[in-house]
Amino acid sequence: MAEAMKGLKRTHRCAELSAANIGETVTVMGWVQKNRNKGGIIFVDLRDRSGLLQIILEEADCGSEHFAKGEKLRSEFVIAVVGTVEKRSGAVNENLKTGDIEIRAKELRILSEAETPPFPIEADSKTKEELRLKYRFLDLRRPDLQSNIMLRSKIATDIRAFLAEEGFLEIETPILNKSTPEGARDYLVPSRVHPGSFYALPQSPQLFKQLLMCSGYDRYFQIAKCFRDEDLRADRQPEFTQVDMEMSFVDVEDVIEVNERLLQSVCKNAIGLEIPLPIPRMTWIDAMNRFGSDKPDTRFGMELTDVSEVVKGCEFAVFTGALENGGSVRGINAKGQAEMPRKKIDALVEFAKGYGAKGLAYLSVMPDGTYKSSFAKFMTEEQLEALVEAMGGEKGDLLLFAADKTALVWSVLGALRLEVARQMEIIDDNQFNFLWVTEFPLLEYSEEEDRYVAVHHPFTMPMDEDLHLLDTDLGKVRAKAYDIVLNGTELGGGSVRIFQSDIQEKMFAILGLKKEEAQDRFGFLLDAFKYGVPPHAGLAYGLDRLVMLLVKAESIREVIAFPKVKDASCLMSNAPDVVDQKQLDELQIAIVASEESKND
RNA sequence: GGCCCAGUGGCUCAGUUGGUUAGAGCGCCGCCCUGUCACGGCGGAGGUCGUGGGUUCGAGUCCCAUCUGGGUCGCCA
Repeated sequence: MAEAMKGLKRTHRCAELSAANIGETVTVMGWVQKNRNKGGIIFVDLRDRSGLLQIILEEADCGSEHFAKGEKLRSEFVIAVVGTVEKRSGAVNENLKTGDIEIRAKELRILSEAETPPFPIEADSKTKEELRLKYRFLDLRRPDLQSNIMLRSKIATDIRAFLAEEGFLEIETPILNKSTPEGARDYLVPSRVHPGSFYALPQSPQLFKQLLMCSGYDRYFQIAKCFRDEDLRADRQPEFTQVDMEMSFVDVEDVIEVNERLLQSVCKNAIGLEIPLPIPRMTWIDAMNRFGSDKPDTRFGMELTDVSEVVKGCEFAVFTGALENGGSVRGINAKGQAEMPRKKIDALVEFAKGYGAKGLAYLSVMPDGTYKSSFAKFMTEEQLEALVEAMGGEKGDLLLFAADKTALVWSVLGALRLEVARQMEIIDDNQFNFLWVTEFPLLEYSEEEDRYVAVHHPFTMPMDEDLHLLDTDLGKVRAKAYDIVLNGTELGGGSVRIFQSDIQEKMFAILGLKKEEAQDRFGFLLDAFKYGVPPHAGLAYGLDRLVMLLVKAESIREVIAFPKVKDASCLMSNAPDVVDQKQLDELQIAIVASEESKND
C-alpha cells in the first residue's frame, strides 16, 4: 500500500549529502536501486537524479514496523527516508560519490510500489533500443541518460545567459505557418476553420527572424523546435531543436565573432573544454578538394590528392574516360595499409559503390618497394612512379583512387577517408575540432528538377565579388554562407541575407519562381523589405547535435528525452495514429487508399 | 525506395556439419543470514527460438516471404 508523503518534506537530493552533513537529520526521497537484506540489517541504495545514497535500517533505530517495510522493498519502489547522516562504520565505497556516508533510517515510507522493470535501470545499458524506447520513461531513469538530459538543460541555460548578455532578445515565432515550396517536406496540419487549407510546421523560423530584423529587434535568438518530414539518421530526427539567431547591421565576420565566443563559453561550461579562438576556417572549395566533404573531420589527415594531370596520358580507360567526361581522378593514401587483405580491399570497393562509384582503383606500395595494383598493367613504370610520388606514397602505403565526375569523386573519397580512418583507429575521440566552412556555392544544379536550386535557401546573399556571375555562370556564384563543423558533423549554418529587392527578385527568377508565386509564398517578407530593411545575417545550430558530440554519444537519441524511431513513429506513445472519423469529418478530410495499397 | 546488420526465458548472450528433454550469467520468486555495496548460502519458476510458408525422417540451424529495431545511400532549401 502506498503511503502518503504527508508531514515529510525532502531536505536533500541523495548525492547532495556529504561528510559535511554528518550528524544532521535529513529526509531523502527516491527510487530503490538495490536492497541488500542481511537478516537483522538492511542496506538500501537510494537513487535520484543526483546519484546514489546508502540507507541503513536496523530495528533498534527504526522500530519493528519500519523495519518490516524495509524487508519488503524491491527495485524501483519509491520511498521516503528520515534519518541521520553518519560516517560509515564499514568500508568506504570508493565508487560512490556518497561512499563515505550513509543514512541511519528512523522512519521509512513506501510512497509507491513498483513492478520489476523490463530491463535493468543502470548506466551503460546493453538493452535493445526498441525496448528502451518503448519504456522510455524507465530508460530516462538511467544515470547516463539523466546526465545527458541534465547537461542539455545546462547548455540551453548557458546559451540563454550568454546571448542575453550580448544583447540578444529571445522571441518566439509561430509553430503554425504556411508551407514553403523549396526545401524539405513539410509536416502539415489541417485547419478546421479553413477546410482544405493546411498549416505547415516550421522547418526553421527563417522568415520570421528576418521579419524581426525588419521590425528593428536587432539581435534575436530562440531555442526553437523545427520539423522536417524526411528520413531519419543517427543524427537526424523529424523534430529537432535549433539555437536560432539573427543580427542586424552585420556581415559574415560579425556573426562568426559572436558565435565563436558563444561556442567557447558553452563548451567550457558544459564539459570544461577549451576552444582556442579564432576557430580555423576553410573555404568550401578547399574543404571539398582536401577532404571530399563540406563538413570535414580534421582530426586526421589522409587528404585527397587530385592526380588528374598525372594520369592523363595513361592507358587505363577508367581514368582517361573520367577525364574525357570532364571529371577527375583523385586518391587518398592509407598510410601503412599496403598489406591490407584482398577481402578488406574488396569491402572498401563495395563501400565506395554504395556512394555511386563504379569501382575503386588501388595501388599497394609493398614493403619491398614493388607495386601491387589493380591497374598497373595499363601504365608504364614511369607513370606509376609519378603517380606514387604525387600521392606521397612510401613503402607500406595503400593508395586508393576514384575516377568519375568530380562531385562523385569527392563524395566517394570523402566517405572512404572516414571509413578507412575508422578501420585504422586513427581518430582521437578526445579531440574537438571546430571548423568554419565558408564561401559555399549559392546554387547547385538539380538533375531531377532540371534547374538550379539554392544550396542554403533563396534568401542567401551572393558574395559581392561574384554578383556579376548571376548573369553569366550560376554554378560559380559563391554565397555569404557558412557552416560550423565539429569533428565532421555539421553543427550549424547560416548566411548573410539578401536585403535588396532587385537581387532577391533575380534570385527567385533563377530558382524558377514566378513573381506571383514568390509574392504568394513570401509576400509578407518582400513587403516588409519595402519599408526599410537593415542588412542582416544569422546562424542556427542543431542543439541536439551539439549536445550529442559533447557527451560523445553515438546517436542524437541519447540526448533527446522522447525521440522517434526510423520511420518517425514513437514506440512509447505509438504516434502517429489514426483519428476518429468525427475528427476527419470536422476537417473535411477523407482518407483515400493509394493504388499501391489497394493492390495489396 | 535500395543496400547492410540484428531478432533464442524478464535482460544480455551461447547454441558445432540439420539430430536426444534448447543452455549460461544477471534478474525474478521462496527460505536463511547484523556491515553489505557485482553481498552471500540453499531451493525454485520461467522458452510459440520475431511471424508465416517451404525443404527434410527430423529445422533455433537450410530456403522464400514478411514484421520489428538499428546503420547507411537516395532524401534532408
